[in-house]
Amino acid sequence: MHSKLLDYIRQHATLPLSSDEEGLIVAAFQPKKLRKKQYFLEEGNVCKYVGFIVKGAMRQYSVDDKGAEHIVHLYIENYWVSDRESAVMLTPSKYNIDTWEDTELLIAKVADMLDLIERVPSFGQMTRLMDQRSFIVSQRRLNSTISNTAEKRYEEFADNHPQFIQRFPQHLIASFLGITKETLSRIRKQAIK
Amino acid sequence: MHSKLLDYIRQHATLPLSSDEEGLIVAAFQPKKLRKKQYFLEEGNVCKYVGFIVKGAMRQYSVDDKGAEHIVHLYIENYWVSDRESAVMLTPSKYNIDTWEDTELLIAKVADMLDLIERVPSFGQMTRLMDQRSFIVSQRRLNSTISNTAEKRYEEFADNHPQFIQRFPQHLIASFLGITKETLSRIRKQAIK
DNA sequence: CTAAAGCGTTGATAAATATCAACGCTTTTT
DNA sequence: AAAAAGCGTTGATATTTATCAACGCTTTAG
Repeated sequence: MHSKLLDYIRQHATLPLSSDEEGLIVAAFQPKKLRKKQYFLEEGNVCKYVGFIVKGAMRQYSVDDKGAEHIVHLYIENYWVSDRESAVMLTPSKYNIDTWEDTELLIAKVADMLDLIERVPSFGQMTRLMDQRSFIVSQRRLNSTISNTAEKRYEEFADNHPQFIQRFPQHLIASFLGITKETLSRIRKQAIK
Repeated sequence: MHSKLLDYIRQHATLPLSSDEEGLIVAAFQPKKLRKKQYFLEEGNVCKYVGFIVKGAMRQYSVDDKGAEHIVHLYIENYWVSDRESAVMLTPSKYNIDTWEDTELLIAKVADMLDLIERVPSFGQMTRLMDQRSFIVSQRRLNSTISNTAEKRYEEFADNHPQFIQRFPQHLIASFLGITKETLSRIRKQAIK
């Protein structure tokens, strides 16, 4: 069960991983299964866990004054899931995170993660890389959002993330892109011609 | 000249900073002055330097097919400036970074930064915190962009970043928010009433 | 000192996108 | 098996935002 996580760490660090270190990691991460639609984190709570998705699909979203959901993240296998803002700042989360499919996770307490970062150099390396990548991805998305039309944003997204298109329904993709489901439907209709 | 940087590091790390370590940091960072409108990084080049702004104001922007500029970042004193995507991935940058005012920087080679991260624990701590914060800020901005109207985005921005409003002209703020300068002008007119 | 460029504003119009309502089809629940 | 909920689509319309053009005012450059 933990082997997927250990593989992932090895692939994202240059430093080696001793078997002692592997033990520390395995000890910190517990398997957790969530059925479709179950919450990993609810708005208002402080995010105390970080999860690594072994199998499944999840989403992170905010709910505005009118009750409309806005998808801020979609996650599938090999993604790290948490509300970083809440976990780092120890503030109540503005987001909900739940499962879109039955999902198998490996979860660790945020505090234990910090411990591993100090104790296991390759783990620290991996998380640093993750932090940087998250920022880069977020920047690209932001740049795309302020620079492009809805149509271009969808095309870019579909090109770069075909897995998500297959896995999540259109209305979630639309919300992720910051447009309505009707607009996305029309964009797709255009694209075919 | 370097004291502002050393202070900054101390404030953003829990670990102490020995005088040996201070020496390493000072050695890695060279002062650099840029006159208004000079480039720190030009599109197409790999970002080889990271800068810490001691005094001044800068911007990072992309230029689309039609020659329109889209501001992705505004920077002032105590901000770190670089194209992270280019620096981390070692790919040609899609952005320009230039000065909006005469600016004093402390710059270090990306490679030397990586060295410091390994050698000086508190420096590593500080950069990790910066990475996390950058991501959080980027996430907030993204969430605001997909959830709110232009008007709310401007209000939020003006509330949270009054320094930027004072320091940069409206058309740059507009571009930063992903709207045209005319629209921002009209939003501001409404707001007064 | 004068010309040019930069900046913010306004008006008229066009384009993009949202909203509201309704419909068929499929999947899930009872 | 029937009812309900979820999903994508379409049409009519409203709203938001962009575009284009012009103008005064200020700052910068020659």
